[in-house]
Amino acid sequence: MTMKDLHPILQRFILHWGEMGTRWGLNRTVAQIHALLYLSPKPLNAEEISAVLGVSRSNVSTSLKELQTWGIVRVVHIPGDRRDYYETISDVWEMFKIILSERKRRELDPTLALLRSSVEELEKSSLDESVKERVLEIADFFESIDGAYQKLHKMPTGAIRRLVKLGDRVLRALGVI
Amino acid sequence: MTMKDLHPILQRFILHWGEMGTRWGLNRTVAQIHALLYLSPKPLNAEEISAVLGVSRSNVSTSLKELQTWGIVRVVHIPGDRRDYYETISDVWEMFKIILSERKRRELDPTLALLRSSVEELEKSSLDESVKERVLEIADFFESIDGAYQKLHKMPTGAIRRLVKLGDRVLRALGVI
DNA sequence: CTATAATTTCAGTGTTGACAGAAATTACTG
DNA sequence: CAGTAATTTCTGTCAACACTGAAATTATAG
Repeated sequence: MTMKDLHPILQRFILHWGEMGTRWGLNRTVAQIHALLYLSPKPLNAEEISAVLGVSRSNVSTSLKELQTWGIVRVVHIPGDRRDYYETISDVWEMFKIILSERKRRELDPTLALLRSSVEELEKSSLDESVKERVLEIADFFESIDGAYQKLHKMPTGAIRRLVKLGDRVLRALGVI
Repeated sequence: MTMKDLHPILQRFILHWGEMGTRWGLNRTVAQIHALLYLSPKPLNAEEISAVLGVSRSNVSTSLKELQTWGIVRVVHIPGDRRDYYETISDVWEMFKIILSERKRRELDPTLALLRSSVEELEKSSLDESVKERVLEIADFFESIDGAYQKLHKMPTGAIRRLVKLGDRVLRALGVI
């Protein structure tokens, strides 16, 4: 079983996902494996993944481990077969909620920490008022985004789906537009 | 003028920004220049930027061009000086709105295009119903995110700020939680 | 307990993207 | 229309990260 045996639509999807993966901060193979598992109607073992994607067995192993630490992929077992089989969680919204939290951890949290400590030191510093102002502004921005994320994170996926799909009418009623 | 002459708070900020830049999909120098300009009370010329950050003049030139194409940095002129001076836009929310649109263009739009064409081809394909289902689900997800982005993008920054800062009470009233 | 299948770790290799410095171009000034 | 300052483009080098294949480890079956 190799890539060529897959339906062209699936091929394109997997290749594209790998390509985009690099832009999303993951590596190509990790993203491709994820795409393959997402599209596969049944769990796959590492050997099969390696064969279909044409990447080394060891690379698959490392990538699967990464996907598992995120909680996006889990191991399942097939009776009478000692190999590990893998599948992704199926709810897309749940999946992206996990991805979002991973990205927040890597892309927001470190900056938030820095800004908080900067703001503390700011008072006892001799910096220009205008410069202090700018640091405070960006700190406030990050705090706001963090706050919005926290609220989002606490919601069940159903609520998130509804929020994301909120219509203009509601936004107007809220007075935000 | 070099990095050492800057207040430690500013040094840390610039270094950190550069480091995070790589995680945000930009390169370190681009992000550092942006941080420096954001913190600087007055516009800077390329030579000054090069000296402070300790990177080559050519690298500064390329990076500034990139920041300009995004519309985050603009050229200003100082009477009696033929050099170009650079400054960032000052409104943080406006700034991140621009950054968000850039990221959407690179990280969402290509996938959205792929999924739309996939969904079209899906009907005349012989794929398993379960597989079709999965493709449709992820396509719907990306369409929803795109829709939410469009609405956000049309709002003035003030409205975005209010939306991001929405309290739990409002969310509950909306029935999303 | 031994043999073998499955998985993981590791060291070397390849690939990609950032960067410096040089060369070229553009834009001023007298 | 020189001559020089400022900026940009280009090419080779370097560093960071992904990947392979081999070796080591772990798990299972007889």
